[in-house]
Amino acid sequence: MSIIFRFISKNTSITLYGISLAALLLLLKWLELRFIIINHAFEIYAGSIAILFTSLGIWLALKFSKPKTILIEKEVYRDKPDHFVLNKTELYRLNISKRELEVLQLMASGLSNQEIANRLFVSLNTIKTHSSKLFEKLEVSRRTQAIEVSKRLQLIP
Amino acid sequence: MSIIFRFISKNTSITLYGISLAALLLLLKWLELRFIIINHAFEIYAGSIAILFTSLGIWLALKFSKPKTILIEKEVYRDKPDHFVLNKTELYRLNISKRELEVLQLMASGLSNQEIANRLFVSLNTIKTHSSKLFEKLEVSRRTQAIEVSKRLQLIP
DNA sequence: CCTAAAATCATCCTAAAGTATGAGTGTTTA
DNA sequence: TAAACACTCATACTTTAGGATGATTTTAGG
Repeated sequence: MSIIFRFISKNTSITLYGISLAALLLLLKWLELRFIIINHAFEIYAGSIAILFTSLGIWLALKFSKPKTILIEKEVYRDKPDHFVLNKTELYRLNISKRELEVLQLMASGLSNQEIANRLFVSLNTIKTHSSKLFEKLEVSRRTQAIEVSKRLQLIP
Repeated sequence: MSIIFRFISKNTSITLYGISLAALLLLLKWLELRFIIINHAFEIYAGSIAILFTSLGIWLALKFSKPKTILIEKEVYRDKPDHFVLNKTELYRLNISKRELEVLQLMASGLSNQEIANRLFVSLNTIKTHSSKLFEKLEVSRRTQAIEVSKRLQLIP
């Protein structure tokens, strides 16, 4: 007995459909009787069936039609990984040397020429020469401009 | 005449439905005749109607029902666009004025004090005063340091 | 090995940046 | 309304940056 119940609860649609059919058959039999009595209720009968089965069709279609799936792309922004990659192409194009790049980096970190000189164990004049050549190559005339430009060209972070 | 054609072409569904109904009525009349001759074709008749109108219902439902939709959200990972947002907290904490921030921005873009002065229609001395106070607040002593620090604090892009 | 580029350093000079101090003028606020 | 603050400007001075030029020493590449 429990098997039947389980079947019903698992297949509600099929069960309902079955019950509907059974009810319809009863209705048919009943209408058959009525037919004998009221002979010209024929059109009413046909119409009833039409309405009923149209409804059934609609119900079936709505019940078992495949749902359309719509894919929505949700943008999840990921923090841009700020690992710096040096633009070697630009570096080569501008013909900037290793030492010059080194000076440029220290410059951008806010050091004065004297501080850079101390850091690299060279004289102040050397740093001046480096920075002068650097400015020529970057086509600027001040260290702040050099920093701005070289950051844009990804020569420094 | 062309009006009718236009109506048909514009309302294909309705027209088809109308034609279907007309055809059905003809069928009914024909079956009515057959009914007199073959008395027990009745069940076949009812069944036919049932099948036909079930189909009709299904067709109607599929045609006119709102499509069932299932929304599937897909997460698309994308690099965060690097639009700059000013760190107002730091700005307030360091007590940096509007004008000072303005000068800082122009400084970072590589302009000289004189150029900043021209840009803001004030004297060179005014810019010097602004930058001096700025350096105090940022606890630096050079414009390159000021740029470096303020970029880190997100006071400038 | 030889040369061109890179790196080093110097000197002289000018320009720009930065410090210190004082002061006038608005605007805001307790 | 007076104090506080932001903005302005000036003068005087020091420090740093930058330009021009020339020279020496490494270093890397043909």
